[in-house]
Amino acid sequence: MAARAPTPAEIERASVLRRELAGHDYRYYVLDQPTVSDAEYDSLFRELEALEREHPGLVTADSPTQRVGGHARTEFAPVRHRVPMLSIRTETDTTIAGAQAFDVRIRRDLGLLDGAPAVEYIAELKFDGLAISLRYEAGRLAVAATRGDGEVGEDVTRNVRTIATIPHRLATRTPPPVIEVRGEVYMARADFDALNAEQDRQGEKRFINPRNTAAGAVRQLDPAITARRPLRFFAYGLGEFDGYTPPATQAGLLQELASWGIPVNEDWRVVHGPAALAEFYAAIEARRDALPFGIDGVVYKVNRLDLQDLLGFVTREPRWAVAHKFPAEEATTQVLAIEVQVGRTGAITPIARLAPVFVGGATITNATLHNEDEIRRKDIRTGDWVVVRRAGDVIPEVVRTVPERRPAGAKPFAMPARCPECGSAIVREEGEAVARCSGGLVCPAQRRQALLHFASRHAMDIDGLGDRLVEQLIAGGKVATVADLYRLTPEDLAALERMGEKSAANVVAAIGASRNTTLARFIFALGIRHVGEATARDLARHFGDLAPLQRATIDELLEVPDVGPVLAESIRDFFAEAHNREVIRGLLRAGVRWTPGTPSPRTAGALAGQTFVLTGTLPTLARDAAKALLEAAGATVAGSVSKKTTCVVAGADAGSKLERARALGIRVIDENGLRALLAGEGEHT
DNA sequence: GATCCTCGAGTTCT
DNA sequence: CTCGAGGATC
Repeated sequence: MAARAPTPAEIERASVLRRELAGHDYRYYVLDQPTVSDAEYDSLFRELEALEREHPGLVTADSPTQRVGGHARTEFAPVRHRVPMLSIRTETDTTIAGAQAFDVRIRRDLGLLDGAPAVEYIAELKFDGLAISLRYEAGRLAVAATRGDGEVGEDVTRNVRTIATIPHRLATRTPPPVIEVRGEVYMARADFDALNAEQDRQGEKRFINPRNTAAGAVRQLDPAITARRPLRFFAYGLGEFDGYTPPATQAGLLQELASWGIPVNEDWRVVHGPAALAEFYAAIEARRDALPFGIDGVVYKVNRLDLQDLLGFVTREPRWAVAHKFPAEEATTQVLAIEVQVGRTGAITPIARLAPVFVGGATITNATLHNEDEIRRKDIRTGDWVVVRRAGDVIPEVVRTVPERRPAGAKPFAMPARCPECGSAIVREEGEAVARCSGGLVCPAQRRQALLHFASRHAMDIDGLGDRLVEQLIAGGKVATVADLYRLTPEDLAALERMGEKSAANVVAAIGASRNTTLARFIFALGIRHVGEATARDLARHFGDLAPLQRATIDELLEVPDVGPVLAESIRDFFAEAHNREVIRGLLRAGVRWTPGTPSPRTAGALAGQTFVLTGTLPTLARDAAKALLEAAGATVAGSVSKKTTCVVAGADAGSKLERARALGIRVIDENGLRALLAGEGEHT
């Protein structure tokens, strides 16, 4: 980017464009009543894209420009959720103490004193399926949508209509004009087993697990296939509604939904206090395997809806609910070998190759062992039988070994002395946990990773330059440094395996397009040790252009916020290296460029030296936009309130930060106050 | 000097 | 997601 910070007008414009486009999306996709022509829509979209390209800091996760790619892959129409489909925060403690922790937070947030009566909660099951929103208009099922990213999901109405237990009409004489019912589509165990038995009979492949099968069935392009999958549904909440007054409690809501003919699981209970929640958790866990469907835990909610509103949200998670999961499923398997991988920085990571084992809904064959100390701590050896699970139900993890089953003569793991890729010495610095290959860019593994990093999405964003291609380019001697990329011709690429003329041309075009970049991306792409995305942005903003950064002394680097002695030295050493300077020259000669900006050390600007904290939701300014505005004025935006905070900007649903600010006597303003402040300060400068 | 928080880096499977 | 390291804070 332009290290030039966006002007307040640009920030404002981006925010307006996002809201407008989101509105058009909704009218087009959900209401089917677009109010602008396609051409008008396109022009707004392109304007936002251009602004975001110039100032990547303006890009928000929910920007309409970010949807493409994430959602365009399928053939389902996007559906914008008027009320976002949020996820529930997961309690990390999988013992019954997790219930206690939730209660403590709720009582604190509600400001209840020690002697106050127990809070009324509802405890429900957490179904292992696929979240769906069912929109009923005048009592008829109008739209069914997946969660997607929470803001925009996919229109799967035709498929969902084939699910027998979901009513097409609500069983009430007086249905609300609009009501969205949210719940989970799942497949019962018995139905899943029967389906697989049928697959066997037909000589077809078996399905892996009920959850993925349900998710896959809902997203079939042909509803006839969905209809043949035995799907079911349980409701647990509401999205948008209009012309409807919900009951006073979640329990009342579940009863009302059930009375309308919507399936609601009956294993919920209204309880008081944390001990009863823990009791529910233990009781359900004991019955878990006997339930006719899969669950991965239970959910606790504050029962009264008015208290839910009072508690509000932290970022995108409701503060009045928590998912309390059961401990992850574990399985036992054998370590076939312990190998090592070489990362971009030369970090040597030991990996356990495992006999394939099915656990937590997937077959695990590899698991990272992190580093030497970790292996020693757990005493894992080749040939050992180990207990594995998927941490957070995703990343495979070796929990412990089964010592009784250790084969005779199993030897402890020894870190190899030489890098398996380049033969250079492997060294481990005093006090560091990781061992590193000392080969630097001599090491083909490090060169590959450096190239992949350079091309990655948040760096130069070169589409199509994946690991297969990079490997071939390096092995074939076509590319030694990142600067060589810009010399590649379509013919060079078309000569490689699995590379047609068309894709070769695409990759060359993508490389060419990456020439126009931003300073922050460029700095990040260089792959300086300890300099990630955030630090690269700080450096770009502080120095404005590459030249001053390249000649910066340690002392000058230390002036950059969040840069300490270690980073300063790493950055200076990088630019002192002749080879690195040569690569940078090569990149500049190849035409890589960006718009230089004005150096803006934090010491400049009207609000310089002041620390702001944002809390709650502002009426019209997105959080990132407010942050960008403040930073453009020279202020620091911090995440939490402390004595050093100058001022807190509070919006709707502000929480503990606001309380703390009041306790410390710190000035609190709202969005209007912020605008006045920025406008007022602007005149002085 | 201890502690909290953020950032960086590495990783799995579908 | 998770760990470790570095920076900032108390």
